[in-house]
Amino acid sequence: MDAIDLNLIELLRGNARLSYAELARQVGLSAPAVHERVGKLESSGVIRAYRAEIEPESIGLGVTALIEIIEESAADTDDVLESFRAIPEIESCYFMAGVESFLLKARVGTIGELEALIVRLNRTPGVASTRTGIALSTKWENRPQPVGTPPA
Amino acid sequence: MDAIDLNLIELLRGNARLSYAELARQVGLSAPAVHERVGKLESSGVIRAYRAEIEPESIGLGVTALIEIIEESAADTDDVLESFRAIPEIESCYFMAGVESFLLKARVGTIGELEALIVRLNRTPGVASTRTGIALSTKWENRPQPVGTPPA
DNA sequence: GGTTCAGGTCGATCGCGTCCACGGACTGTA
DNA sequence: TACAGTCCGTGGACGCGATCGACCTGAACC
Repeated sequence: MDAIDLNLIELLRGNARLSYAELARQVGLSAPAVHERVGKLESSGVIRAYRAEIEPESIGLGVTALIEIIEESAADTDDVLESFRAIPEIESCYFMAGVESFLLKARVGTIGELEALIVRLNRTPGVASTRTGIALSTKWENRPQPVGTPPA
Repeated sequence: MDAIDLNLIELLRGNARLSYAELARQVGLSAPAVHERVGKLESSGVIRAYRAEIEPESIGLGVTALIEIIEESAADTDDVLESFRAIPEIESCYFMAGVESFLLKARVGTIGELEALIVRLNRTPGVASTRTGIALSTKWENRPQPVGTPPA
């Protein structure tokens, strides 16, 4: 993981559909060299996926909510997690420090669907209570920050 | 925006580097037809970007925090927003319903950097107070959910 | 019925992806 | 210093994909 790798990562974060030839021009290597480097970044797990970023409203997901979960004291965290994983509306799931064990980001089409989701979460075994905040608008999301120094 | 467009969106959400030829095979059209459809999805803003998803730890961003912001009552929300936009560590920014005006997702390298970020946020004009939660682990993030029915 | 238009296919061309053989720098060993 | 092995790159070759233009088809509208 050297400066060229970081450069490639930054380029692909900005536009995942750049051709290897174009990447090669930008970093000053040949296309096969870039191909091999990117392949290694993928297989080592540094690059997890390439995703198109879609405007949620256009695919009928106009409501964004952030939901904090408080677990029952006796809950099995892994079981709760698996229940959450089965709910497709939950786009992100963070395990948090503090009273609330989880923070979920969910997207649904309507407030009615959000209500159904919250009911479902509250009924999930191991969940003691939930606290939901609705995002009125998403100012930005997953903005890539310039890559700094890799860890020692 | 018909079923084929939704199909293309779903495919590109799963792997943004699929070739047009491959997309064409999957949706049962010719490559030029797919090329034109995807081009229209891009220029109409449905597809916002193509991004490589990077494991944050590998680029030295091991600490994830979610920060709620309470604005001063006299604050100019747009000004506050612009201040936030200038801070690269803030990956996502949601404008929320409720007492806390904003929810920010930030990623930094160390707890020390997080401290510096929180201090900076608290000093930002228009910010009354902050409340920070630290993500001990990210279970998953930006998982694409199956596309449903587009809005009427 | 004729016109127009959107949106598709087909064919051709050019550049890219990808495989392979080769070469230089670096390292550890005698 | 000489040598061998390894890593990481380059250049060439070849088949496939991207992309353009010409043409086709069906639906909507006069």
